[in-house]
Amino acid sequence: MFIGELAAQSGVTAKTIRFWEAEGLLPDPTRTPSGYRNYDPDALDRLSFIRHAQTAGLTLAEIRRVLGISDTGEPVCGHVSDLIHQHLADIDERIRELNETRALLDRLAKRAADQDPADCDGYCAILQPPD
Amino acid sequence: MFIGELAAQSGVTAKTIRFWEAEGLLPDPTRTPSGYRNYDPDALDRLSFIRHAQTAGLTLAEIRRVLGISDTGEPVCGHVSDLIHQHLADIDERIRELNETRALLDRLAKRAADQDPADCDGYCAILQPPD
DNA sequence: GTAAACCTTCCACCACAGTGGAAGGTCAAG
DNA sequence: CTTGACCTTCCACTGTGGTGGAAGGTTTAC
Repeated sequence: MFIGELAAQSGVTAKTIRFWEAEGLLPDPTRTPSGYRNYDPDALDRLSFIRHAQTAGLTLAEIRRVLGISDTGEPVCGHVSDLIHQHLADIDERIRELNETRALLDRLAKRAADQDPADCDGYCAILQPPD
Repeated sequence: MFIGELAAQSGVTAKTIRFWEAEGLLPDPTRTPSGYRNYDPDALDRLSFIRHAQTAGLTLAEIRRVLGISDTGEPVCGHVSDLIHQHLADIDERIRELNETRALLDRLAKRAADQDPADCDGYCAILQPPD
């Protein structure tokens, strides 16, 4: 099948398929004599895998590594498991940071509620550093 | 004072000061006859305000708007307060999304723990969509 | 008088994951 | 035989907040 049909069946745009190929996530497909990319249905599985891996928070670089290993025939479960645990740690860290920022904003919001705009001269006092 | 001293006293690099100026967050400073930027100490307050606003999660575009209003002499507390509440809502949304992703990763990690690598042929089953 | 440290502008580049569009080739239907 | 849908490559651009470096001018200290 050509790239347009693959795009339609997979839900990934043709642009993105070419982009992933250029990024090394997809093998060079066979071509028709006129140069059209010609995929076999297995390509759908690979696109699906990439989308799921993205949903799990893996970057394209990580997915490229995993696929590179997978393509040698080596099992990648251990590697994937490591990446998942790494991403869990990253997410926990980001959640922690966001909660900190949230607490700061909450203090600022409370201060804003108490603020008389008449006192707001120079640079707005709401945003001055919390004591 | 010249840009290097302002950078040293504020903790904002000279590069960044020039960048903020180009982005319209800082007024064009006076210049020495040879073209050097010459700041007066008030500039420190403005840099400090920008840093605090960034910490509160405001983008440079938002800070530019706030400063633009502030520079007309109009009080900006109401505006700043609106932005803070908007950012609180954004952060809550991002935390919610991260928690969702975290739950997904957690399911994947549990599945990975149960997975026999011997069964890991084709595209790794860990990342297949949750049922 | 010269070397070091400072300043200037300008252009390019980083991550990240694509998207938009131009210029041109190919294929099937009518 | 032409029209329209599809395909190709290539280059630029998106947003965000800067950073790196080149080429050259200025100031200060010795």
